[in-house]
Amino acid sequence: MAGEANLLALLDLLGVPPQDRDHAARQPLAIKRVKARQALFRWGEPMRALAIVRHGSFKLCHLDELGYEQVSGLAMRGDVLGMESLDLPQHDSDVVALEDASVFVLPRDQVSALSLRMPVLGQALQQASSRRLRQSQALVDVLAAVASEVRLARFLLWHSRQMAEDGWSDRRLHLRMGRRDLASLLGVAHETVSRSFTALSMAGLIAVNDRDIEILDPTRLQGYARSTRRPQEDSRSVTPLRPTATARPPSAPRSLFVA
Amino acid sequence: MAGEANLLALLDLLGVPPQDRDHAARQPLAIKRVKARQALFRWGEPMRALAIVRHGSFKLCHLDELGYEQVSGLAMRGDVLGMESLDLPQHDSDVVALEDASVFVLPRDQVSALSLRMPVLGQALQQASSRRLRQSQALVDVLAAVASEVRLARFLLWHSRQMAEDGWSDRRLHLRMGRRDLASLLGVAHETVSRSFTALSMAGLIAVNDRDIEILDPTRLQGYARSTRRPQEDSRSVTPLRPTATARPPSAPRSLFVA
DNA sequence: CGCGCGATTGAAGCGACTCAACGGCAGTGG
DNA sequence: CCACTGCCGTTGAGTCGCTTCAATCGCGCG
Repeated sequence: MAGEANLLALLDLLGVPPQDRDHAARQPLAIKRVKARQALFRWGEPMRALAIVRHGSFKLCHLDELGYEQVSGLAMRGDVLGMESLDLPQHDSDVVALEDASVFVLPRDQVSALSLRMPVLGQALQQASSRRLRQSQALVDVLAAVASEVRLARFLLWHSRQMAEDGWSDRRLHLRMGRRDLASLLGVAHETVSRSFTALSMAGLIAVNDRDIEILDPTRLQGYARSTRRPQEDSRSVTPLRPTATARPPSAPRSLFVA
Repeated sequence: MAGEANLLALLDLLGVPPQDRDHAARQPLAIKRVKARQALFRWGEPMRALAIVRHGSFKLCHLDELGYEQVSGLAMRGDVLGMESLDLPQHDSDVVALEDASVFVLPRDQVSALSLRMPVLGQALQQASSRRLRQSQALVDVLAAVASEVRLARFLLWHSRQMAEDGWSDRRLHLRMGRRDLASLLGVAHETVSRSFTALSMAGLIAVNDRDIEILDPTRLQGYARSTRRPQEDSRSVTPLRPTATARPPSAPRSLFVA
């Protein structure tokens, strides 16, 4: 359930250069493991600590009182969790693991003391906070797109960039969430997500195999994502999509991992 | 164009209790004034300083390269601007004044030094950062609503709470933005915003007079905002809206400031 | 006054939601 | 081993809401 490490490992995760590290970094630090579908934080729970994702991924969501949950964000390796509740007595949102995961635990009452003793930590946290803020605003951009296919395209590109920042391929993506969660995040019906996947796939922009996505044509996908609304199927215009009847898809939805 | 004050005034704005203030708070501090529709920050511009809103309000937006702007947030008194770019060389978004406004200017290279000399400042900034993060996630919730009228209802309630936090009335709102900006923020066409206003108004939930909004029935408006989709016009259910033909609206859209 | 801009309203087309059925896959128990 | 049962993802059909294009009105400003 729990493990132990020291601040050094955390600073490493947050990308603090080795030379900036204090000797104080030997300070012990708790590690918490969370199994898939388990909650790390729950809404209303007393806010006791920050958590920094070590491996695995999480979804942030708000419970639409009694019933549906609204996914409002994702968190991956290096992301800070609980930051949005740092100045509150209780957690403001649910944080649920999408897969088996582990986090560093930073008790809130130690945050300011540690930051004072070790300025680089405070700066790293501030940096992480900035990243989350940008991520959240990027999500607003995704959601603001009117057409569902454009939303999906923007999401995929955003996710692709996220992966690229962590040194992964920006072409092959593995979604950690099901269609329902994704639909909640994108603000559409889950059937619509499905249809949008096949539409982008039919257009040859991506290849889809369940939760494995490959971006086949980044350039056109970007052009497509830019459009405020669904692009016209004007053949001379950029980004032809939505074939009138016949286009260039290979007769069936492109799939990964098939001959 | 510019003015001068000291850190004391800033700490005051950020809600730091007087007893916690350092004598160092006499540190001089620049004030910048921005006229309506002017940009405080621009995308790509070198990131030089944070700004804290003293009075007036701002919109955050991203330029949908060449052409449309996507409004992705609002900022009011006490909000920190530029936080999302704190760890970047350049600004990540545009920040435009919705009305004549002024801000405290906190050069980025002084942020860490000042925070170190005066821990309460650092904490206050962290707190402000948390607030922005919550605000941004709340906006995601607003945008995730499927029906446009529900989006508008959620936005109005959210805005109402924001105003209440600042000690203003939570019933009478003055929107600082036009229908177009609001439409961009809500992710719908501006005509739809207009129609949603009249719909909520016809239902007796709010009264509308251009940018002045009065919330007439907070309880029913909240119930309405909760619904994932447009509530059924089921008369025994909560939140009757969308009159089949005849309902209870006073024959014309309710307006403020009329006999 | 005329001009432009913002807000509202109307009409028409299409896109997303809903309801529904189907196939695949995992876990379970006979 | 194999039916049985859910759950997930996909696809189809129909309704309704949102977008689009358009006209109108009111208002501030040169």
